[in-house]
Amino acid sequence: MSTTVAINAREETALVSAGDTNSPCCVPAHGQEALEAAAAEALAARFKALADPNRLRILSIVSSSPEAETCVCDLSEPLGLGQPTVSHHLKIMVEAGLLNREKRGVWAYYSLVPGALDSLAATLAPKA
Amino acid sequence: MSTTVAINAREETALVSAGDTNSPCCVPAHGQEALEAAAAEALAARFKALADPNRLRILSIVSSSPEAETCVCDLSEPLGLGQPTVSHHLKIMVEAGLLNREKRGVWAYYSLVPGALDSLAATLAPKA
DNA sequence: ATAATATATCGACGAACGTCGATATATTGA
DNA sequence: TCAATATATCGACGTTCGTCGATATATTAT
Repeated sequence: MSTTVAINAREETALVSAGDTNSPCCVPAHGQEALEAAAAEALAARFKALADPNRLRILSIVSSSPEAETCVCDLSEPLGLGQPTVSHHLKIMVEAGLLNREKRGVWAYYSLVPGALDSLAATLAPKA
Repeated sequence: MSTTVAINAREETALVSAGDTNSPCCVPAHGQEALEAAAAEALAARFKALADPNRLRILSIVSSSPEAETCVCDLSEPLGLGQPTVSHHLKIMVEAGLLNREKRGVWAYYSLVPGALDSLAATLAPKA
């Protein structure tokens, strides 16, 4: 059964298979469906969280901070963005499962969800 | 000089460093700038190409095809998209450096650019 | 030359996105 | 209790995106 395109990395569907399949041109091998629509939607949602330069910079800053956590006040200035905008980006990444949010006192500290980026990377390069 | 956030994987900037840095909260260590704006823009552009469910399905189909190449006619039907839309998605991924386009006769064959996905994956998980 | 076919490009339209200023909520200190 | 501060949420805006139908381009066969 190696004709299925799904290869699991942390119980999620991989983008590329190790793959050999057989189908002549213009006679698509219907029945395996490649990446399921629902799985594609879920994966795309996570990549969408990475598809903005400011969010990538936020991830970079958060990951390189002392305790690998950052409060909003540290982000607004270096990014040149307003505080509401930064909060908005953070929320998107929390909802995408990339960042954790911990509120201590008046501050909100954000940190990388361990393994989140790795699991996304595994989706792109199943073996490496 | 391990304070720089940049770690190169295939001559491009990684998202997360192996990183330790020193900066007390709310006293951002300006001067290292985390991910440069330009680099972030470039990286985001590539993730943007992955941030659509139909494009992910196209990648999946292309990568699991006989010779790992596919013509447009094979994509339109299984995706349930019009031909112009498929062409549009393919163009985006070619411009993002993810797909190759080779025209043979009337057909256009698309294939994965070797290493493109891996290099993107390396950006997310520098070591693994 | 003409017809048929595969693909690309164009123009339009609605939906989603990034950003902002204004405001609401919550916590701390006087 | 009241003021100050950090963050979240809201509403609005211009821009970008995904999709489509119509059309243009190119290649092959008649």
